[in-house]
Amino acid sequence: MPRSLASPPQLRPDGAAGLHGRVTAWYASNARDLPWRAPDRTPWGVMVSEFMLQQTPVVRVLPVWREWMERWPEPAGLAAEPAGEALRAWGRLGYPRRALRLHAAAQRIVENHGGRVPASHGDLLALPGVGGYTAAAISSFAFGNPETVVDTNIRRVHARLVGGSALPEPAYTAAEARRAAELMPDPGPDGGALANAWNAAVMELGALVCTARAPRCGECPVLDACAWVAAGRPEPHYVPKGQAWAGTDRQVRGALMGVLRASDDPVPRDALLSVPGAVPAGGSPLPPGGPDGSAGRDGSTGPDRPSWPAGTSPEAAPAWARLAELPAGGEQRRRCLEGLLADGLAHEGPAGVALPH
DNA sequence: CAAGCGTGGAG
DNA sequence: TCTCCAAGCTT
Repeated sequence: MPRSLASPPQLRPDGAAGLHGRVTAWYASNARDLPWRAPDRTPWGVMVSEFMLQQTPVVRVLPVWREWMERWPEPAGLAAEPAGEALRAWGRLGYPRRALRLHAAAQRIVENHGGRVPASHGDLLALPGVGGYTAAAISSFAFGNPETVVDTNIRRVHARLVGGSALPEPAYTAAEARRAAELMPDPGPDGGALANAWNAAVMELGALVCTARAPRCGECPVLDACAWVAAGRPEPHYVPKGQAWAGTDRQVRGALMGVLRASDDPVPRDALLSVPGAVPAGGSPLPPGGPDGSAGRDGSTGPDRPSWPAGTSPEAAPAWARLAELPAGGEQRRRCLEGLLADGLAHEGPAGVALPH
């Protein structure tokens, strides 16, 4: 019975209604001018943005999103392409399986929804790569449905504003979901317009003001109502566990994918697995004259430069250099390559490994 | 359900 | 430099 969490006394006597107007008003004059929020936005554009924004900052998404919209203005356009094209166009946004899932979702939309992004939470949730947040976000932002949207920004704002904590719990709780639902404006005769605005506004507040690291409380429109500030800004009661990176499979997988993205032709498996485990200090990723065609997998062309397969383009050299800095010839390389193949992020044919068809 | 999955800008 | 972490999803 987390009654205290569901109905916080901090909200009395105004109730949440007092917050709705202030936060949405703040949003009206402080929101970033993002293309997927523009009046001419499309449901597909919103959907693409939501996929790209899963764990990736806005500034890095913007240019890629524009390319995607220009190339694939409708789901059908993407659905007609090989999955590898989606992966290549994904560039370095990270978590490339999102591109794979977005591609699969586009195909599903063509097959089951007449090429139109579905509007209902349930239909959206059934699409690959669409979870609770993304389904609610698309339904709300693209179609104006009064869904309760809860992302990491909104969770943090709620935790501080009405929960009095520095950070939300490590895992999303049912009590949080209940509280988020109760904080939603009542869908009135406006058809949920205020609810829709509230979703976007709280999210933006979390992204711009009520940030994780150094919140800019001086700019907060509801500072006087903040339970966390009222409590004297207590420290988090737990230590967020960091994400390891160096030496992880993710690093190796990323480097392997980088090489595949940069290669027009299939890459011999052997090259992927055994490119030198270290780029000698001071060594240039590419010899001054560019690749000379001297393929090698042990750096035998010289101690001061890495090796890559014959025919490697200059554009692909940086990707090979990143891979070359990682341990080679070991179990990890092989395991990671197998993982990419198993995940459908890569495909192996007679000529070698490439992005999937 | 905790763990795994990419990347690079900011503090 | 090094750590943190950003509009999550899947298994």
